[in-house]
Amino acid sequence: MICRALRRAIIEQALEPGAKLPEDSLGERFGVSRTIARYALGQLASEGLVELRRNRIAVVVTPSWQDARDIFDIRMDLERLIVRKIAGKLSGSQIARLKAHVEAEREAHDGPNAVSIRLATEFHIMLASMTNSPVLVRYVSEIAYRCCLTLSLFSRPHSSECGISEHIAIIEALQDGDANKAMSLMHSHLDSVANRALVEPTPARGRDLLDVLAPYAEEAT
Amino acid sequence: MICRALRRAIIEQALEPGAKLPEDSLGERFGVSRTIARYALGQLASEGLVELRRNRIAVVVTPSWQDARDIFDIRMDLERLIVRKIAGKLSGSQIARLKAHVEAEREAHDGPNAVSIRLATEFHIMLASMTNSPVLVRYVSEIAYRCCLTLSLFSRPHSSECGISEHIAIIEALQDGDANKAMSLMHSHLDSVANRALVEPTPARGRDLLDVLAPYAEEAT
DNA sequence: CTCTCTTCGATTGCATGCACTTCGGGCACG
DNA sequence: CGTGCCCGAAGTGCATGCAATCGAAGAGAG
Repeated sequence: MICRALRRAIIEQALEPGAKLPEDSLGERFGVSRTIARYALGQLASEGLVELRRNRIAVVVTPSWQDARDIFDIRMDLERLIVRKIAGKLSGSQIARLKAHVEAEREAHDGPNAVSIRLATEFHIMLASMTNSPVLVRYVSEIAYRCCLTLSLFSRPHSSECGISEHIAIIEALQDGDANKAMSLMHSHLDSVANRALVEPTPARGRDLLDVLAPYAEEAT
Repeated sequence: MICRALRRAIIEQALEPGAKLPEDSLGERFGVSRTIARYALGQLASEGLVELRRNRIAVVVTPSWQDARDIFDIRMDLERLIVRKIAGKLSGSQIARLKAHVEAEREAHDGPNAVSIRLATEFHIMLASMTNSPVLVRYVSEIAYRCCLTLSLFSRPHSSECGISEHIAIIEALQDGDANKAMSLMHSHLDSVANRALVEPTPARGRDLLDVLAPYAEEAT
């Protein structure tokens, strides 16, 4: 499925924010017609990963700092809801799957940064899927993916060590059924990620002219 | 835009859950080609309002009772987040717009039930839009629209009087900047709507064979 | 040398065509 | 009367064609 492939390419930064996505190039690359490529772009657009401008080439979105704050805010809330829902209700095999995933994260720790970010993200999606709430899964996936984009835009190289140990702590709290502890752990986990990432409203010097002028352009619409 | 028109038709129950939506009929009705109709169906599907089955006619979704609970749960959380964000931060004109909307709700109170449900829903979306968070707006819109569907499926004729007074109380709490009070008001407001609506997991006798067997059918996929 | 205008290639928006799949009615048969 | 089968009609999945639109390069003027 071309949609999934594209999504992953965006998440892993193979396609950087701002990258152009012409329909026929995509179609040719994936061996399908423009129709399919166009449909995939529509999907990705509705997930907030690509920007569709009328009569112009679609591009990978470039999240603004403001967007990033918004998204992290909502993410906090949703993920707290998730841990509250599943604390103490996970089966043994579910716990095992979570632990296995964290193990994979540890193994990928020395690999490429984009992969470790993707794995960390997938941990959260895995938690969401254990609520058996399709809507929750969709929203958290979407938001988490967009956080990926943001992280790789604003943050310095991701030091994922602490993230991994925090994931383990969360699993333990969930296993013990301590919802409050799990919620506060999740909260501080996301908070630390956000604070590490969203250090400044963009350095503002040395950036692309386009980026610098973006806020002014908005106002002149 | 055909997408908006369709959405509204679904919300207002002009198209009941389960109604078939063939691409060419839609296209013909709206004076566009299948391509456009198909695109609209895709959008609506990604919003969870229509169900797209491969090689088969698209239909308006029929939310299950379990779905309904899920959605209400998430809605509670999101709307609490919203009132927390905007409590005490609304401008005079924003307050005025909210009050005007409630007034419109009151006027429509004697009209068709579907319209008053739609207006009540739009009140919540209006609140969301005042957070200036596009993601929040999208999610709450989506969830609220799906709640519309659910309400008209499960609830007996909506007695909207109490809903209106609760909306007013929420506006006042927001105006006073009392975030906690607004959050608890919103919570109990949604809770009462949910409890009034989601009375039973479906009466289970006298229902359509189809509905009764739905849970079993899921499992057999 | 720089700025502006114009023109042409590149790309999207949308409609249509064709092959494949599903649905539903009629018919034979138990 | 109920059951299974078959075939035409209807509908979707996808590719392609054509017109409209955008943007970048090149020509021309200052």
